[in-house]
Amino acid sequence: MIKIGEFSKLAHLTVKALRFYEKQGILMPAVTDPLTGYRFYETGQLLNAAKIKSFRQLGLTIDEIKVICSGADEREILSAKLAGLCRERDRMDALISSIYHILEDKEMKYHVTEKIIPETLVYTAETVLNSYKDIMQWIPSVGRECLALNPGIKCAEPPYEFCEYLDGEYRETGIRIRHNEAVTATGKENEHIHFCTLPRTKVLSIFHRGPYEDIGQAYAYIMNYARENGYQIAGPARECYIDGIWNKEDPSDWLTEIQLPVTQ
Amino acid sequence: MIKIGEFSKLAHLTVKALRFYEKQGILMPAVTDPLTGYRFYETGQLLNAAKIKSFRQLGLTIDEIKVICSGADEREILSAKLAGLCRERDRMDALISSIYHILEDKEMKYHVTEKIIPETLVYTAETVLNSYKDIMQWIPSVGRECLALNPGIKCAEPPYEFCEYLDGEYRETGIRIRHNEAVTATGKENEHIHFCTLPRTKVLSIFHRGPYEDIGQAYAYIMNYARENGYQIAGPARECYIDGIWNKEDPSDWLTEIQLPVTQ
DNA sequence: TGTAGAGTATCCCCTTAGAGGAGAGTCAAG
DNA sequence: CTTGACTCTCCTCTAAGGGGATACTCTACA
Repeated sequence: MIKIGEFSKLAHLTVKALRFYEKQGILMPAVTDPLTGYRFYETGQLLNAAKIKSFRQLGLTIDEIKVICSGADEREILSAKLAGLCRERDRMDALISSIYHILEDKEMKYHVTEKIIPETLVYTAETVLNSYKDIMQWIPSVGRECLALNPGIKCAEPPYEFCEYLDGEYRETGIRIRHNEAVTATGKENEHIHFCTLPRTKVLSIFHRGPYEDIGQAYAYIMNYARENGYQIAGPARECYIDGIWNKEDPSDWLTEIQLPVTQ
Repeated sequence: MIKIGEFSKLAHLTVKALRFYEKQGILMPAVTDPLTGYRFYETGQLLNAAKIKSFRQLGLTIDEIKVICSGADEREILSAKLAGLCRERDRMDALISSIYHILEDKEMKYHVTEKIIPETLVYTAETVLNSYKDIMQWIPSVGRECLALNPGIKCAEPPYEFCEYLDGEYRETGIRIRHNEAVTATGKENEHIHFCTLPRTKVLSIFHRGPYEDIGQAYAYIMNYARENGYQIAGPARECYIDGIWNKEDPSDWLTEIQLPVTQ
């Protein structure tokens, strides 16, 4: 019969841990003196202590060890733990890749985040424009047309509105563009305007602040980021207009979010 | 000026998180109504919110983000984080390897733990024995000799005593063996008995319960475990006698720990 | 037999990054 | 004016013990 301090040295577990394991019911002292509360252990319990210690070092939680102690199949728990650890490791690899990529970049001007965009009902319209400058005239005209077609239609709150460039490459003219705006209910369609439900999507997001002429850097950055960190691009980027000429005079205050749909 | 709920939707951060970030001083509302306590944000703050969100997704802690917000070198923090994550990943790989190895084993009778044995002062003696059965006579005789040479010498508390088999391979006779016992102070030496300080060592430990004739299984297990999980063996195994004929009659109650010094 | 020092007991607070909920106040629409 | 949606603050909870305060117990020594 040995006291807790000596047992802690033999088992290489702290006294705190031993008391905690007793409270959790996974390692009870052989005897507890009812008068003094002193705990007494036997050398044979070192076997059990080592088992618990080994499970802890393998990353099992106390609850998992409890389950094992209560007679469950160790193999099953360990298999589950193994699968969990593999997922953790993969996630960690992804983080390492991301940080590594960021450190390669000189300026660290952009900050990529992952977001989940839930399923969204939108009205949508496509056109071909001769110049980027025409976009900011075209978008309101689409909105007016939709409103004329569907008086009383309501946009989602907060607004979610974006354009997609449908050409495979950059071009100065003949730009194929699609506009989407989230609404609360579907409505009538015409040859321009259609309603559809965008599925839930994972996107990479970055914000661009400043005039539109600089936005190419942001596109380059996020495309490169996705490529180098193992994302599969799952659709055209969404350009979301947050602040612009309609509410900020100074172009250097304009704010645009680029969302790049990805899988994985 | 937008209220917290709407800002939370735009930034894809929960209201709880936004309030928490304010308390931590890393994302303050543009305005707080002194009467109602309502927080108001501006769209421009989405940029900062995205920065924080991206850092969180990279695994930075709030404290690290605080440091960055207070003007420290991002690059330095990220480099440190990267190094930390790489260490984490390596540790995780080791865990995965260990669990994988354990699952290969049918019985799961043994549980390996890592331990750090601190620097230890011991007296030590070597001999060659004709049979394993002679060990339990020889050890006490060494103890008596040391005590005769150094009356009043004290063993460490709790006791730490072990044998090392110095032959490269298993043999039935002519067994070269060394015995070590931890003591509190150094003393006189003779041709058999020497004092030395064992350096701090990391060991793999397993317990063997039962008679000594079965202990070979335990050796086989721990050697195999070390080999398959990337440990470098750093010396002969230490066989520590915990329970044996001196305090337990039934050989199936005998308890022996095997400690295998390893690096890394 | 008294005492000092070491060991042990219980109890409380602390750690992360928010989540969940209670109870009360605020805002906007009908 | 009411009602429902939003927001506020404050409290507790998480995993696995660590650190510390205070009180009790044990052992050795004078």
